[in-house]
Amino acid sequence: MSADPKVLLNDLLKTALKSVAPDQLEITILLERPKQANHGDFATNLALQLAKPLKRNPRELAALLLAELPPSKLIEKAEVAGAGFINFTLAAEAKTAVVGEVLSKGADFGRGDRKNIKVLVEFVSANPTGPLHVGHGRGAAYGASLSDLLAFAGHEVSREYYVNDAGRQMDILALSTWLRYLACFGIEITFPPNAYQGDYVTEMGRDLRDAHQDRFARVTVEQLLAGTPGLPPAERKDDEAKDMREQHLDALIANAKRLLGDEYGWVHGFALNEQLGDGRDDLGEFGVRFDKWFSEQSLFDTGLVERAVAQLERQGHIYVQDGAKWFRSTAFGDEKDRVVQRDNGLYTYFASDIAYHLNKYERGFDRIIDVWGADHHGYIPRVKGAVAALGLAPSKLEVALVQFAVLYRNGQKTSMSTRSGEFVTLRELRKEVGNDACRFFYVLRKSDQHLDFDLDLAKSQSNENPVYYVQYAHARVCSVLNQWGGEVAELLAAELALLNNERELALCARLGSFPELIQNAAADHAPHQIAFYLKDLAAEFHSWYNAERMLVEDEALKLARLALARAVQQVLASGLELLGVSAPQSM
RNA sequence: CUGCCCGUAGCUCAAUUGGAUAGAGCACCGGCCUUCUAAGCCGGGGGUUGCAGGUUCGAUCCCUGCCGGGCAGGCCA
Repeated sequence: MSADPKVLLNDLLKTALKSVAPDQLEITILLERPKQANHGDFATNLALQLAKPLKRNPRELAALLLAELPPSKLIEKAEVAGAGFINFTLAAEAKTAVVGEVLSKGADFGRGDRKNIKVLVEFVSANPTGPLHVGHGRGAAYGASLSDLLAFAGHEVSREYYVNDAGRQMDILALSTWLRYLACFGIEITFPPNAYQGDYVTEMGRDLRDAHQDRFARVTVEQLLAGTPGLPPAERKDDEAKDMREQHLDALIANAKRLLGDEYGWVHGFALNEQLGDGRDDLGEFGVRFDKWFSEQSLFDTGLVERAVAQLERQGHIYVQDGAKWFRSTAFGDEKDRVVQRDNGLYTYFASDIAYHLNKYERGFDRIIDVWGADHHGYIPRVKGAVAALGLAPSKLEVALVQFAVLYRNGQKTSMSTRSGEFVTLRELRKEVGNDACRFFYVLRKSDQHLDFDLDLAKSQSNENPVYYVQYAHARVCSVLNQWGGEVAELLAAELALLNNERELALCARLGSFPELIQNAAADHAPHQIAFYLKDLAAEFHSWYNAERMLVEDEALKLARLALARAVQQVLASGLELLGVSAPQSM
């Protein structure tokens, strides 16, 4: 007989089903935990589901099922209720058994069986062109928790960051850095308004000078500006002026490449490594780690981009128009066809992304999860289309969209543009509200919901942040166990039957649902469910803590209650771990 | 104009994937510290789930049409 009451009930119902409706055995028996206490510990709508195919009254069917249900000592009561639900009330020993299970399994309680499923989770993947901002922070917190959650649920998980080290944005960063560097030597032109403005670029310019002195400074202002169209007046916002600024920037980049020659790679690499290292440190402090940093440039270096496009071409999914190569994504449900290779011969970002996904599939993952900002939603059909066109299974690819986090300061939105230099960085946010509160706050709502991050509130009311509520429950258990001073192993022998009041049984039921929570949250890609579970568990613990004493005279009762407290502590710690939040011993 | 996402208590959000009387936290009101941590507990008010239809035993959830908000619609990434 299984220790899990859910498995037991499922078996019993199946037996009853065999005699009541022998031809309906394929039906999945749904067992849920009712919201209302007077509906028992578990409920099933099996009779309601059977009503239609059997064309019979659901309440009658429920009564029949009950009559055929094999007896069990672990069921105290089973009754028909409402429209035809069957409600089960478990015997006390069936409810409290979970405490022993938690104590014996420890940190493994709730861990799913190994499923032999390889999952790749790619997240953050921000351009390494500046500090991570609060929007990236949300993707980082979500992706990290999702990864840990999937792993805990029994999947084999790889965490990956896609480094966009090959595109124009990186060239702009390299140019921006170089211009700041040159300014250190008095070689100064008007800094382009569409280059990277942030102070970190000025700092990189200085660092580059400190590391290499005047090695990259043998140019004149005239050489820099040669052949550039010049900048329109700052007040002009029209499209033509914008175009001119972009052309000016591209001309400057071209000049930089020509003037620096092979040295350009040094400057480019310097800026890339500075920003990548900064992001890695930032995320590391945030408790977010990756198994692999995947370079976009490597896709070109290994010829995979070419191979991917060639394969599409061979299978007739590519045509040439206006000198460019187009992927016929409309054949796969996209709104319009997309360019993969420009008329100037350069591949688009989309082309390297196709190659990247081909690579992901070739590495043999069973499931591939891309965590993207919600502004990329229009991008999904073309990527899935490309995957299908390559003969790969689009169903293996899932895209989790994370809505932006909008930061409020003094009741007003703050800009998060990297270009403007006015963004609030993830690092600043972490410093202000702390890593724990940050991680918890980020996953406290569904990922597809907008997140209003009120900085003033987070600062001024940080003591009321829900994360402390959960951590406090953990610290309280630690404190009680310390005062008791006994060996935790002793608690395995506790007489759990002594846990019999309403609050204690409610806590047991909550603990018992932890494994289901893990499976559901993992299947839904919804780490926020863990945060809500922890809040509920903490609330029930605090309530119990205030109503009953644990360190009582009666030795047996004391051990039983401490065993329950210890089990709560374990599950709180396991849940917090999944969210990347610390479980403090004292507060 | 077209496509995707979202509309739930004054505010920020949940709701066991279609279940029974829609729940928490802030905020507001009233109680509880000589006893294991008051970053806590107990009690109270607060809702036509944007609007109108449809599907069925049953809808916050699924379908259609409106209303309102966000985001996309580059040979940018």
